[in-house]
Amino acid sequence: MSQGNSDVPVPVEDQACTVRQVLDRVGGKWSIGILVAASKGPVRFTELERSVEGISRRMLTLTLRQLERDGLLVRTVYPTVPPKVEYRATEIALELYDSLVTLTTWAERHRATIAAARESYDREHGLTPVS
Amino acid sequence: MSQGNSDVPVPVEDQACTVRQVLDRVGGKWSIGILVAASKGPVRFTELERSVEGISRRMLTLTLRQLERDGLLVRTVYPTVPPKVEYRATEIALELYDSLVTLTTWAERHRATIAAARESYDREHGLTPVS
DNA sequence: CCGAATCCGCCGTGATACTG
DNA sequence: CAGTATCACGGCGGATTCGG
Repeated sequence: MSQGNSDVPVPVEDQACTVRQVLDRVGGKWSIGILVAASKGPVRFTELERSVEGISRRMLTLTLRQLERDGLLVRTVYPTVPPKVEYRATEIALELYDSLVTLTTWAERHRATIAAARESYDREHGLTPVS
Repeated sequence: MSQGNSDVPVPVEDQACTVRQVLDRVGGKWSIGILVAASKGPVRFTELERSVEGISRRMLTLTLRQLERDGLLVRTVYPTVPPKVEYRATEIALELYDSLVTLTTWAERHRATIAAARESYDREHGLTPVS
């Protein structure tokens, strides 16, 4: 009722923008890692802190909030004595993760190619050595 | 010949990292737009400047260099009187764009859902109104 | 026409410490 | 256990200007 614009598909020229929307959403440094961890079932805050290696408490909280806001994660609080909070991936998050696999596949396929391209490029334009 | 490590697939636990590699590569604010424009055939610098709306010369050059370095774009210089440079998407870039369509589809499907989730979230945690 | 160089503001990110 | 608050830093990205 509130929105009825789901029938105005974006023209091809603006697909880039649409992709950017997604990238802006999951493009955070930690979003993917959290999504992956949460996709395997409900997970607690501290578990994530350990699971997603290298993340700080601050960024964990921030990313969690963002993902929750976008409806990619569900936050469940158990008002027990030691507070317990569980995060669970939603349906669309699982679908997203599924989509991400396509990108992973691409990266896998061309990993070596890209690495070679970089080396090649760096050799040529490799910053006139010394000076 | 120089590389033979394409047979060391990344374990599932590190897929997130792999995805991040891709995201870091095409996650730039303008990469997608440029890639989209270049996918339709060779394009000149000035054309891109107009085509990719809102981009500055600096970022166009920077992004172009990065994409060229990763072997996603090919730069061709025509030493004519008014310098002419053309950029062309490579095979893997086209494949990547193809992969990106998957994400686009996801975004399209859940655009409304996510928007609703945000509104809902903002209403609840929407900063205790007034006070 | 194509691009490099410089200056600068913004914000994502990390470290640390405090609360319920 | 599960956050929140504050400070500081680094790099991305924009505007502008100069060079080939």
